[in-house]
Amino acid sequence: MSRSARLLDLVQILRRHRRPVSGRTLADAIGVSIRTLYRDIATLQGQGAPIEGEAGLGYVLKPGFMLPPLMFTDEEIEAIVLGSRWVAKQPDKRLAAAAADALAKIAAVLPDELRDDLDATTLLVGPRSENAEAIDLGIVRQAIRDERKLGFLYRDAGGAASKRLVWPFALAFFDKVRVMVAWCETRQDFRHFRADRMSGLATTGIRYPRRRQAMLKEWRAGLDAPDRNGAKDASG
Amino acid sequence: MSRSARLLDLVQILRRHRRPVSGRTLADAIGVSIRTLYRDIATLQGQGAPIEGEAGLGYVLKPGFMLPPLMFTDEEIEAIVLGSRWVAKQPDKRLAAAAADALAKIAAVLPDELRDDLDATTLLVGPRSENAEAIDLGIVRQAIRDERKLGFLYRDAGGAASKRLVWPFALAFFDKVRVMVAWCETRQDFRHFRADRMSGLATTGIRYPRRRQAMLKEWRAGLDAPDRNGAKDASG
DNA sequence: TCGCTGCTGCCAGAATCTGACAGCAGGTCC
DNA sequence: GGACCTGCTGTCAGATTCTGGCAGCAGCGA
Repeated sequence: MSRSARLLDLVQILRRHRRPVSGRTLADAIGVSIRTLYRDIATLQGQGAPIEGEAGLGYVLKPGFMLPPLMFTDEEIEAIVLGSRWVAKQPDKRLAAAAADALAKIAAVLPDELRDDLDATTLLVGPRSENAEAIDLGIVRQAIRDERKLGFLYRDAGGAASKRLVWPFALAFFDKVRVMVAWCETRQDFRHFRADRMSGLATTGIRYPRRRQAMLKEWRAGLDAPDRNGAKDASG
Repeated sequence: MSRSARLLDLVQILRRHRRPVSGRTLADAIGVSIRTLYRDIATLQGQGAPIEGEAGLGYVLKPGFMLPPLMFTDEEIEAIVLGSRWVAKQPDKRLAAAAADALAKIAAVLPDELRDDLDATTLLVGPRSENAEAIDLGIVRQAIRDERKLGFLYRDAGGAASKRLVWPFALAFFDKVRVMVAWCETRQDFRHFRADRMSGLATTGIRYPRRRQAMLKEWRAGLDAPDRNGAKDASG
């Protein structure tokens, strides 16, 4: 196995563990000595991987994605830059910042000439006109990532308010509004919720009992089937 | 110099040349023997770099970006995926395809677990409702990249049509429309053109005499200055 | 205090990379 | 056709890098 492949493997193994893992364990897993493992960890850290080691405990990898060397065509990089610029203009500030960070991260590792090309990518995104929602969508995204139940107050199209406890699994971005898709515990059905009609968002910390991938798949199947209605806007 | 850094350098040098470069030249440039150069080229090709070698001529790199190993946080990868999904829904088919390709390329090099996470990134983009423009925006983007003059027929808000020859340097994406920003040769001023009002697009193949970066900068300065009007919609 | 762990320096052996040479194939130019 | 340039592959010895084992220091918790 080549060294670069081994490094990717190492990240992968670290990623599987939430608790700290000892260097000894990691070294056994990838089949090298403990000494080489320390060198590999140092190399990965040098490449920007957020690996933290603590004496007496072990190593933890902050959640993240490791990409190997990659080649993009001009149009592909244009697409990525344009897309990230669009995200960078979203009202969801944390996500917008992440998009900007990602672009900066890519630019940082590029040679000067390529960086200039990136800056000069002349695809622009117009300003957004609609009002931002009152809630922090970052909380919704976090709840989706962690598969946690979410409580909030919802005001439907008619103006009637209701308290909700849901299992969120997707967030859809439309031109004007953002919509959370979730399984509603009270109604026992899929519902979608416009972000600008939600308030009093509260993460419960309680893990919901299904996988978000499975729920997404089921919801999509419901959308395709002609005899079903899929998710309804949460008025009922 | 480490081998990986050398490979990045090699791509960079190849990128500077539009004409084929001989292996001998490249080998001298990065300070290795011709034999090692062949090995490096093979390695790069193995990593997906579109380098083409022809006997009697030399090497050419198709336009593209090489990224070294890179680490992204969860939110950063969410932002990139969401952005690319948005681009993938643009009416500009070539750009949309490029966005899809870029995502596929990223997914292809990831270990299974990470790929699943990527697929399951539950940020969705809603469908686009507005009508697509009649022209192929890919031609506009190509003209911008190559800094070539562009001819077309423009129908302004009042319905009056006029023939135009412009120096395009930017393309702006709004919710409903896409707008090309260019220097208009006839009016001798910056103008912007709604893509849905353009027709009969024709690349001239003639390079315009300024750099697109410089024009973009000047145009932006015009937008900021309160006493100037920046680009006007091309009615005059 | 002890045990566990991260981390670094050192050094010899293993693995890889590199350069030189030879040879073949495909193109251009005369 | 012939001379020449170039890409590409095989082989092999020497240079370089990587690796594993050992020793030692430091931080943390019991």
